[in-house]
Amino acid sequence: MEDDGSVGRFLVQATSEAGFSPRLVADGAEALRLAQSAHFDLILMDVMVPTVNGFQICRQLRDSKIRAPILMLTAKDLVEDKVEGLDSGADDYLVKPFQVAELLARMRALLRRGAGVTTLTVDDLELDPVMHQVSRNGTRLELSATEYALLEYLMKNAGRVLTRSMLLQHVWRYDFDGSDNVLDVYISYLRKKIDVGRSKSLIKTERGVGYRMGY
Amino acid sequence: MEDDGSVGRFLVQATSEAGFSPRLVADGAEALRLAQSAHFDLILMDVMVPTVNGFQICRQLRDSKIRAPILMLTAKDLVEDKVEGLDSGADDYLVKPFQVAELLARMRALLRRGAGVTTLTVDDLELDPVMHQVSRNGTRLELSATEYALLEYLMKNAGRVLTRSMLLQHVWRYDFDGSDNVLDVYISYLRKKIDVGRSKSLIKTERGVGYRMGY
DNA sequence: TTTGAATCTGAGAAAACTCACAGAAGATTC
DNA sequence: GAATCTTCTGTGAGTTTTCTCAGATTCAAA
Repeated sequence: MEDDGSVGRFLVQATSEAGFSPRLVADGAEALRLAQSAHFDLILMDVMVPTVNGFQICRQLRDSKIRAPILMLTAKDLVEDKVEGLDSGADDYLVKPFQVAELLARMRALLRRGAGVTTLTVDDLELDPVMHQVSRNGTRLELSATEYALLEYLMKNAGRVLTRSMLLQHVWRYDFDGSDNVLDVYISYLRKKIDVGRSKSLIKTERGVGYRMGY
Repeated sequence: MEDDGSVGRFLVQATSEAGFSPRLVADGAEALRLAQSAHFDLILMDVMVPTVNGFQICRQLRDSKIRAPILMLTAKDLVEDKVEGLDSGADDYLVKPFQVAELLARMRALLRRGAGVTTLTVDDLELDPVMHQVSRNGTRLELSATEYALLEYLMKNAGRVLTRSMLLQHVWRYDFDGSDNVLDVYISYLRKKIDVGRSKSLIKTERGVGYRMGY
């Protein structure tokens, strides 16, 4: 684990209390040395580390065959940063300031899965499976459990047509009997929540087939 | 797809509901014949098929250059069977009894994996089975569900003549009675949409036989 | 060239599909 | 135990899709 000054010490305390055994290092060079000398389950790294660029350290870690999931912390919320972060080998990305609870949840998710980007994005809609939260342009949307499950499935398959029976089976585990309009109702609920002020719905109807998210 | 009796019919129903268009055949010989006469995305095969050994049929399919992923179903859980199954050219292996959800997941995984070429192209016409989209020179065409199903089948078998009964069975699942005009109507619908500004239709009529896409 | 069968296509009826709304039933919270 | 939220069902309107029918056209064989 590496970070600067007070934030670093704060994180050491927070993660310790959550049951982790963190090691704090001062800069990228030290991080590399430590990571090569011992196994770590997870690497938490601030992009704004002293001396070197965080993305470079990330690449160097990957180049030296260190496969532990890397969670990047950054103050920036720029798309290009996100892209560069992920391209350089990071597994997830967290923008400061953040809630400790979210940090811990993401750490656990990374440890559980080993890897993978945690948030799904379509247009200005963002879904965070770990936190079970959906936001549009930063403002949170309140969804019920079923609405959330449906949206998550749609977003995981953004651009792809999901048939009515696929959706029913996945979200409701139904014996599909073809006369069910629960799905229609929930699509309508979702649209009411995610499409306010949009000219076209993010959820497109493919008549006779099913629905498609985006595109 | 091939299997015996009730299990076969059950699988036909389950996969239909999940959005597939299954064809059930009685034995290995019929499977071979059908697979050679038209393209299939995936072959589901019970090792315990009538008459011949399932592994043999698998080899014959591969020998006759059929590359569709093969998913083998078997009652046995023996390692040597698994090895023989995979050696004979199967791509995956599922032991009975199994959950339908798992079967569908494995089918989707095989389709995803084998999807080296995701889009079908004939002339300037492009069809993307995953996205369920058809475009001509980049502009999208709006097709109804039946129109799409028909076009997809034609494009998957581009250059091959598809008989009227094959088309009717695949798209409509009809008891073909020889007097049916629905096919003609839909061919006409398709031509209207995909042939605008073309001197010759992409869909050729093979009088007395059926239709052929391109070439 | 004629003839009969096959194919094409326009029109319209029937069926299917989607959506919106209202409200019942069930779960949860206070 | 009342109020609220969530889930699901039922209904009907509006629209699209599907299919049938019938007449026109094309094709190939005689």
